[in-house]
Amino acid sequence: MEQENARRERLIACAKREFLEKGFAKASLRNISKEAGLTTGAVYFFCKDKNGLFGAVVEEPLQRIAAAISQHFAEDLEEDLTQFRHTEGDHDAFAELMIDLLYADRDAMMILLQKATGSAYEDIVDRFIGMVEQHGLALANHFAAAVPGKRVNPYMLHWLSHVQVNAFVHLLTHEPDPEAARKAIKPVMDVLIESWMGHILEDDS
Amino acid sequence: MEQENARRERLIACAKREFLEKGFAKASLRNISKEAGLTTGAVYFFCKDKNGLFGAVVEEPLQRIAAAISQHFAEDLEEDLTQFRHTEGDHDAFAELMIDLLYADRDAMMILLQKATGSAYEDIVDRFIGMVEQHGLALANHFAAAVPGKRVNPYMLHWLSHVQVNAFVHLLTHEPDPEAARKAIKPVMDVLIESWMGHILEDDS
Amino acid sequence: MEQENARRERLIACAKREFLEKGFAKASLRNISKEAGLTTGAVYFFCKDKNGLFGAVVEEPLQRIAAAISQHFAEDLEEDLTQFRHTEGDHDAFAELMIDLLYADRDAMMILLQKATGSAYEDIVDRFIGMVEQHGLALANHFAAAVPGKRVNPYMLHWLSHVQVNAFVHLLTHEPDPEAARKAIKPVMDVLIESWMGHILEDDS
Amino acid sequence: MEQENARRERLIACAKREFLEKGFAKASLRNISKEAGLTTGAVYFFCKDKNGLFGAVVEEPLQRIAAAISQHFAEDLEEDLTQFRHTEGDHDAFAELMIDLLYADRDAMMILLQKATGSAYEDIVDRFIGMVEQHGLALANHFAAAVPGKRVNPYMLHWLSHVQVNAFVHLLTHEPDPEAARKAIKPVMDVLIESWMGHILEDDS
DNA sequence: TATGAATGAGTCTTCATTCAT
DNA sequence: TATGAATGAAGACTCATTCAT
Repeated sequence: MEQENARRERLIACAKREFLEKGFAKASLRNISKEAGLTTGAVYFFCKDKNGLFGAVVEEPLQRIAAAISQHFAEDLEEDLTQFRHTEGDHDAFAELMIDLLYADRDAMMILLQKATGSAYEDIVDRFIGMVEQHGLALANHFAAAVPGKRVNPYMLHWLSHVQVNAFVHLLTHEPDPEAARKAIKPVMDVLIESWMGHILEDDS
Repeated sequence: MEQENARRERLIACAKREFLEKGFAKASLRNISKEAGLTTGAVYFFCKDKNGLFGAVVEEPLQRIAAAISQHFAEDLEEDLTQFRHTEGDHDAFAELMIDLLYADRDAMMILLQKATGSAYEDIVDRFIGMVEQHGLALANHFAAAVPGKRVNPYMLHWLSHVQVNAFVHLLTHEPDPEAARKAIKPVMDVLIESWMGHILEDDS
Repeated sequence: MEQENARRERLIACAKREFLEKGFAKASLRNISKEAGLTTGAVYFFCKDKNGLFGAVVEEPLQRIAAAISQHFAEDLEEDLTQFRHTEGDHDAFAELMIDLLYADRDAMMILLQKATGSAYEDIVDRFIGMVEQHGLALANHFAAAVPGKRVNPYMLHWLSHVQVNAFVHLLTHEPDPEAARKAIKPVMDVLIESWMGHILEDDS
Repeated sequence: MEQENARRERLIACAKREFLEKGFAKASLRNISKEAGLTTGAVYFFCKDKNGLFGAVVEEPLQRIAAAISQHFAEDLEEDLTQFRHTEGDHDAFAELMIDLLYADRDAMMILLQKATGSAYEDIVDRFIGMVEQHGLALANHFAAAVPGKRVNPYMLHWLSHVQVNAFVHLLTHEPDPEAARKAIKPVMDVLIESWMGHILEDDS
């Protein structure tokens, strides 16, 4: 007799492998269940459907990281708007937290961020970018108010938000070792901050 | 009787629409041929197969842009290694050239860069990044040789190449108007150059 | 701890809803048990199988109505064959009895008469028609014996039996209110009797 | 080499057999194509989908009969409203026309009228009833206007329309021989007309 | 008494591709 | 030069049913 849930976990583990290898759209439920030693129907006992199976792989790590981001943005905004000064350390600490969360289940994260095309999560990166952009806009407006003759450059806000989010995706994808990732992220953060401080505003036409 | 090639061109035009809308993987040859008023078999007469049809849509613009990049890199390297001085104008001129080429057939370019998953071109962006990285490495080595106590940071080289290429993809995708694109690219280039100059090297061990 | 039978009754109530909505064939045991807060297996504990569950919903009202019909036919035949005279009131009283029985559990009746396709009861309407036809034949033979130059028209017997039974099915389906049904059935009965009396016999060829 | 269209026709013939035997919902495309010596995919070359295949079986006979009904109703209304007199012969002629059309492709008709549950045609009988009811209402209103103290009984209109349509369905189903059907329909029509004339009106409140 | 995990055969449908004509 | 008929394998998904516990 098997351990409780052993089969379910085997199924999800196999799903993870298949999604990682082929992406959501090309992954085959037939394959996944066969690998797990189950029938196709079993998938539908454990999950609602293909999307549900995908969710079973990525939902939990996603929740953790989304919560961390929300919280950080809330705190960051409060601090920043009152003191208008964030220390470098803040960003580094946040970056390390992100890396911890991303690498806690690296496969799931890579699936979520890179292999979700066709699934209900296919726009997850854009949603993150949206969050970053919204937060960045608040910051940038505050910033602009203090610098006469300047205003927010909306395209740069857009693009830099995009670059920020993808900086983490790129790191996750290209650096398997979390230690190395923690090292590599530092100069990346420097670039991100410098670029933002230096170019988020443009001359008032 | 129809013009020679008239059918072929209609087929390719319809393929472009379908690929743009659904991406390579989800595009249906049935749909495409029906739209073009032809039969499925016709695709296999005019092109080799689905990938061949995709190629017929993107190959020519791709060649033009690849050639431009190669040439630019060749010239840039020569200049740079001899004079160690590139004027700002150089980069802006190149960026404008890129934009002209990208927007000359924007749909095809978007297909190539964003809708190629599943096709023989699915790693085209990575191939561009590879070219940029290789060129960047030559430059960076030269640079490092002139700055004692510093060496090339390989991860930054990687990532910055990635960011450079994707800066153009992002612009192409988010800015439909080529005039606006030409304006928007300037501060982007500034960020790219500053970041590269400021962070491509790291402290020697 | 639940009341004995409480679960069983909840299960049957949910089955009734599902059968009414989707019919036997398209009803899903999964749905039904989920609605009832039970597992699929429970169905097989309480009932034999899908057909058994269907039976649990319809069997009792069916028995009541079948018994009433049998009894009525037995009495009717006896009276008729001896007296050759039934008063109009007889038919009306029977029709009202039918309506009472049909509307006593209207949902179950509608399921039985209209949603049984695929189940063991799918020919229930035909079985009723058979009973009516058999009874009608006895009556008609008796009638024919008294009218020289005439004989029973078998097709009319067939069809009128069909119409009689379906008159009740139609009423049940189209008139939710039992009071209104009791009113509406009167002219229907008149048509039925007139048609039968006027056309059940044909000229002896 | 096969005759042109031979395969298509074989497919449709097999579909007809399967639909007649099992009804739309339970018919299996696998079975049908296997019987026809084709693959499942072939169905989708010839037709859009399962409903399309069903349509290929029933659409043409349906069109013919629907057209005949429309035309008859148009003519009948015109005559009737001006002369208020339809001769018996009219109805018999129409009934015979109906029988000719119904028996011209009896299997297709039976499928359409009795085996369409689950298909796009599942309410075809109700649509016919609706047409008859609408036409009957015009007639009955005209009738009521000429008879003081009477008004149309809407439930009887409803039910008699239902009976009229199903009289043909019943005949089609129970009488395989068209000659016999032509004979059997006469007293049925008499019943229908008598019942309508005698009971379509009720006492004014 | 009732569960819940699992089956396995089935459903319709889609698709790129082929090839005789 | 181009067609159009047909393939065959795969796709996701549903379902009534079973059985050890």
